[in-house]
Amino acid sequence: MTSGNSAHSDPLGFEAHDHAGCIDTAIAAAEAHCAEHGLRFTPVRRSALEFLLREHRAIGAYEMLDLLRDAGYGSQPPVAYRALEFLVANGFAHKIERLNAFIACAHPGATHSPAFMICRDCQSVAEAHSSPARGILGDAAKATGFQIEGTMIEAVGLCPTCAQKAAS
Amino acid sequence: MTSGNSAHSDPLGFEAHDHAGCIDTAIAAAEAHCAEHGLRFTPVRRSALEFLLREHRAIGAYEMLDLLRDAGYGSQPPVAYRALEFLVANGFAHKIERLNAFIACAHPGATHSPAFMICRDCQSVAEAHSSPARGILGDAAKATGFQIEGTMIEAVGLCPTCAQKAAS
DNA sequence: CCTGAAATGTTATAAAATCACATGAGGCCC
DNA sequence: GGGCCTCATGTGATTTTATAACATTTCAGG
Repeated sequence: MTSGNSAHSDPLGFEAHDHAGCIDTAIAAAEAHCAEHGLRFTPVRRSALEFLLREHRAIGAYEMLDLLRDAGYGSQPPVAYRALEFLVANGFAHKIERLNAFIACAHPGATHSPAFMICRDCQSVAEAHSSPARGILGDAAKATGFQIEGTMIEAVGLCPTCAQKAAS
Repeated sequence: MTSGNSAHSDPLGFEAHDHAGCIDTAIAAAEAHCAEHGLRFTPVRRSALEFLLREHRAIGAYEMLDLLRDAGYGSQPPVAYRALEFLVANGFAHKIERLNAFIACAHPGATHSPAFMICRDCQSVAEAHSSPARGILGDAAKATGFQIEGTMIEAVGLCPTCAQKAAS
């Protein structure tokens, strides 16, 4: 399902972007963050983040496992899940619940209440900034006494490319 | 995981509510909606919705399968998944991606861009109305040309009850 | 060095979801 | 009512996603 969709030539975030520089930048940012917070940015973790950045799309845990295994790391599921868990926990990546997949954070450093737009046709994912997000539920939360720790927002629909395809 | 959490005595939506009436009302509303739209509100589907309403909490597909089997329906996963798929497709229930579980819609009839608050401790779920939800991503969507068809919002945190427990 | 905490590797298994195919029930036109 | 088509159901098998449990290694700090 999330899976084998490799007939997917146009990864995108729906907009142009500097793909060459962004990987190095993101890795450097992650490295700095880890150094600063006493976290261990180990080889598997770094590799996992590199793969996410390079693919620039949502990757399933088992797809990541394949990549990591081919790169010489362990070959069992926990290898991938642990690396991804670390990346997510520290804001370097996000889990797209809808796809059971993971994607590199597009706004490293920014405070997170990430929002995603997911194409139901080609599965591409774009990340949008969204602080007002909290506001929406904030009122409801305040009213009921619920303490929000994190909010996930996922919109499903058609990306520009697929919308055009569908129209024709 | 989502699983066997039956040590869960306080289902709630974080607030008082008329549990006796709401089930019948919701079932009747679903029935009416189906009649109006030429949908078949078959026994399994009705039973599934009744179980969701009665439990008044998020139920995993396999837990639902147990309930349906005990009620005399088929015993294989598709039985539960198909009934739940129907309920979700028609707005009678929602899927909580974070929990891989399903919950009856708390605002039947209302146009949906549902938002949920999920307690990380007791897994209880409350549904909040939220139309402005669309607005947040609406801007980003317009900017990139993404056509939003549906948005889901899930906040994780502590419900009032668990927050109090944690404080002590 | 030694030591304790965190990270890794691996085996095994659990949980969630879908595929494929046969059968059955309803709506509908004539 | 009979025929026909569509949708719904039942079931077996399998795939995909995720954790549990435990031995081993790595590494920072005393």
